[in-house]
Amino acid sequence: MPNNHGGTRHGAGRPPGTGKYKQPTTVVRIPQNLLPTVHALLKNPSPDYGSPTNNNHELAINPLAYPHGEGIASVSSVDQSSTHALVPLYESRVAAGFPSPASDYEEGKIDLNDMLIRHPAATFLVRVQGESMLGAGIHPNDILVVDRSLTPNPGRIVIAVVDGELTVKRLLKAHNQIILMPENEAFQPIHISDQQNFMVWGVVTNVIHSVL
Amino acid sequence: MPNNHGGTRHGAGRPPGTGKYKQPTTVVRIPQNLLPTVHALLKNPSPDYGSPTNNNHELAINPLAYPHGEGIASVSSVDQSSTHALVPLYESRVAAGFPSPASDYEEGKIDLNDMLIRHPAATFLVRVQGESMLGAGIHPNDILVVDRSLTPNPGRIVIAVVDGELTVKRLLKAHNQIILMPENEAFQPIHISDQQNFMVWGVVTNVIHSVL
DNA sequence: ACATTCGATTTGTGTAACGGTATTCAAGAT
DNA sequence: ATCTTGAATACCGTTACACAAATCGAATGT
Repeated sequence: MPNNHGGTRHGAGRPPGTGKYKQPTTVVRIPQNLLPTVHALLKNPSPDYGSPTNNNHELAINPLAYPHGEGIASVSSVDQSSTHALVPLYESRVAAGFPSPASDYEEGKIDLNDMLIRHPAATFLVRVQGESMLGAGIHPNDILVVDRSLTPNPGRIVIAVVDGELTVKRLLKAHNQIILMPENEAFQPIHISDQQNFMVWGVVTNVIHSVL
Repeated sequence: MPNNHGGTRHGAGRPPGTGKYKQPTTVVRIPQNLLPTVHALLKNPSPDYGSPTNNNHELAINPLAYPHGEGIASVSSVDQSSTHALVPLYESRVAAGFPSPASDYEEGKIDLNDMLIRHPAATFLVRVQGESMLGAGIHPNDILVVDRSLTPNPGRIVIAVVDGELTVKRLLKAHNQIILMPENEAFQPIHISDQQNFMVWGVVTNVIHSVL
């Protein structure tokens, strides 16, 4: 029912830049095959891969309530919730010539999550700091894919907890003694004594090294 | 000037699927900051479409119609269709204590696909064979994440096509000459001459090394 | 007989515009 | 002081438009 409310108000109206994207937008025509990609981009318009912004004293929450020791910068678990387009694998054939029709493309499409993660609930990502494992090709800032459901056999690279601290080393056993072996001569092997609290937290399965 | 030409012709008209993208398209509103990316995607067609014309320096329609050269075992593109559990990232902080309720886990969960793939339609996986890039930490059977939408700046590790063969090397330029540099003394640098067909197929962004 | 022209038709692309929603303002009402 | 509400402005997702591209074949030209 009309009343005496309303009337012109100077300055009323939606201020610019208060929309969903907080910036101007443009309409673009997108082919169907790129729609998933574009929608993924729209969901995360400024992709920030890896850890979220971390303030000085901000405590991120994590499955892992241990202080980090040698080699460990951070631990994360994996998110495989996003969905994207499939693209094919083309297996190696020298002088292969042109491949078969599109059906061949269906074969061998690889999901990095599927490739690298066997047990999602048990898999975590650990960011490397320090150079204790350079000899194993593990550099500072690399990401380690760690599977906690695997048996930590000797010879494996593991994330271990020693006296409450995390470390990444190769697990060795000699004369019934556990040794956490670095692969950099600048670091000392850690001989685990009976008085120490020790556990293997997980087994490293893959190393992801950025070359950009 | 009107004449007697014309008249209804059965079957006349543009056939469906003969447009620029050869598939249905949809209009999407894009924020300004994503426009360059989206336009790059539109310029870099996915394997399922693109220029059928194939001349000396242009990539064939499928991601890889080339025999594999030095260092390349296979090429695949990425499947991000699967969905999995989210798990959080924990940035390094000593004496963290036990984490908060599960809702806090939402923050910082990492999707490996999202971490490693900025442009899904432009990203492929290449399996390494040979040891030409050992010095860069790239071992046989490693998986390379290759982004074709990135500018192949000198210094980058790239997948290149040389005379119809793929190879992985570091891209260098000296005195206006392109050099594909291996990082293993057992291999020779490839100096690209004017007579050779050469293109950079993509830029390596990450190396995935299995340690199992 | 063969080649070219051109009106009619159908589909595709890039952009304009629409409809509904979100946000803001401040006079009026409580 | 706080809430209501009409007017105003911007934003988003989608539809519509204008023009381009591709096709057909009867009419026309050579």
